Amino acid sequence: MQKTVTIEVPRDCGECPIRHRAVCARCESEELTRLEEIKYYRSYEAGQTIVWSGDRMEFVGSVVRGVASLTQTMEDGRTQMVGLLLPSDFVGRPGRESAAYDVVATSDLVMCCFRKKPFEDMMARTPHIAQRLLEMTLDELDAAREWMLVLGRKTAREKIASLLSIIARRDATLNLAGVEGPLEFDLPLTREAMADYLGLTLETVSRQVNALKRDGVIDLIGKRHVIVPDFDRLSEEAGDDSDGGMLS
Amino acid sequence: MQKTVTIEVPRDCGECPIRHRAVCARCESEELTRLEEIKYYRSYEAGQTIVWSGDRMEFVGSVVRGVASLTQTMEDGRTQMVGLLLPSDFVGRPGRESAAYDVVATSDLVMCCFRKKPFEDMMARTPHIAQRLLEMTLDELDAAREWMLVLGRKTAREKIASLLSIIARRDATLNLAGVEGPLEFDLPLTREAMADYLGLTLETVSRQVNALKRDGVIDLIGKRHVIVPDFDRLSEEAGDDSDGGMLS
DNA sequence: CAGCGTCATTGATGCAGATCAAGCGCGTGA
DNA sequence: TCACGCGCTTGATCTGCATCAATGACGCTG
Repeated sequence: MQKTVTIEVPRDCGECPIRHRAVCARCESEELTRLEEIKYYRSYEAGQTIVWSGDRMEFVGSVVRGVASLTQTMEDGRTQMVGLLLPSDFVGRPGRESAAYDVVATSDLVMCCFRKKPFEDMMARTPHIAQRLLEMTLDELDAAREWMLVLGRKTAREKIASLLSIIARRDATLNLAGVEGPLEFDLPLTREAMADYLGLTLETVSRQVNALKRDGVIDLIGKRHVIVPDFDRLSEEAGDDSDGGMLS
Repeated sequence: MQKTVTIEVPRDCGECPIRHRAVCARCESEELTRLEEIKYYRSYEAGQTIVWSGDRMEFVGSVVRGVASLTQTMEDGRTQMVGLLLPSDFVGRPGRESAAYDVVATSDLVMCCFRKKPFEDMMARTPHIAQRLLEMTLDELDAAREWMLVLGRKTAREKIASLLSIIARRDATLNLAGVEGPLEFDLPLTREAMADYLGLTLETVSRQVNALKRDGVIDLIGKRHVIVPDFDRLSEEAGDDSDGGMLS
């Protein structure tokens, strides 16, 4: 059912995020080598479902290029995106049999994978990998909870601003640029995907995006390329604590 | 500012949930003993804030009796509860400096605590504790994401039913009773706390709770004691997959 | 370059839940 | 015993977003 292709990538490519985020900091080279041995790459087309909720998930990995999303769907078709996976984000649940939600390629996607069993074995042998994963999972938990505030209490306009702000921030850190001057990025999501993430309809998303443009909070080139002239202004619209300075 | 009292509890009381959930399964008695050494108890009154978002959090622990909640607040006062901590739930973030949200005692509360540093040391020495914590954190992440669906896509009535269903389920497993016949429990939350959890106003909560009562989905004794005559009916109202049987 | 599919915009209308405003029941303390 | 506060209910009204319905803009393919 599922069309996947293993593609060619240099073995020790600097891109592989697992290497950076999960093990690199404290790993002895011996362990790193073992990880390299069980590593492989997969690519997916936009729209493809990578894993269905409830299915056996036989690998863990992380996003190299593109965007994936975690979504939950009710019987009647209402869907809610519960996670947005950008490059360097980790996917999978060591110690779990099956996926708890659908994993969908939102754009064309390349993932760096490890078969689950060998990865778990390695975890058992290498305690600090479990600790690193715990930290990453705590980060995800924080993100999920921040998103609960967005979903539960923010207005449509604030929701849009929050989403743009998050993507802009992620993009800025990826580009290693100091956050100065206007920020630019391509929206990796359709209006519908944005709506699913924000608990809105696509019509409302469209209206509010254009309202933000009208009000000069953002500028749009085409439908997907966003320019943020003043990031603080955007944060303000998102209802975030802007809190420029620290206390005491 | 904070009024806390250390209370008397037998040292190796069977109640301590950390023992059950975090370590008991595979721990050698030696490690268990070390945990006992650094264990202590705290009690709080309903309404007390246990930790403020951003504060240093110098302990981890779990709920023994009562209910605590994790809440986030915007500058203008809008608040969203992002986690509900019932007895046996774990609080705290090993490896983290400060709390990411307010922790509030929603009812009178007893917690079993460990000072953070010794607990972390023990984690470092005892790999499977980190693995157990990872599992628990993944559970929390699943719960948070399920809640995102509730917040983003469910109607007020479905939200109420979802909350009741979760509490009923938790209560049932705590009482170790097979889930048969009518389920009964006390709501450990005010209408306002429910509203904060569900992203609603307290008026809407009140109306919908009474609507569920009118429709015979639940019965109320006083304002807090709930009787669920038919749990499947409640799940249906919550919009959950009821999916009585398994496939294949 | 016509025809189609996908993604996005825009307008008109309706409704679920917020907001505003009383009022009730019950425990508590003077 | 009364008054006060707190948690909750109930009603009237308002509004932000959903819903329904066209239409527009782009890219792809024949």
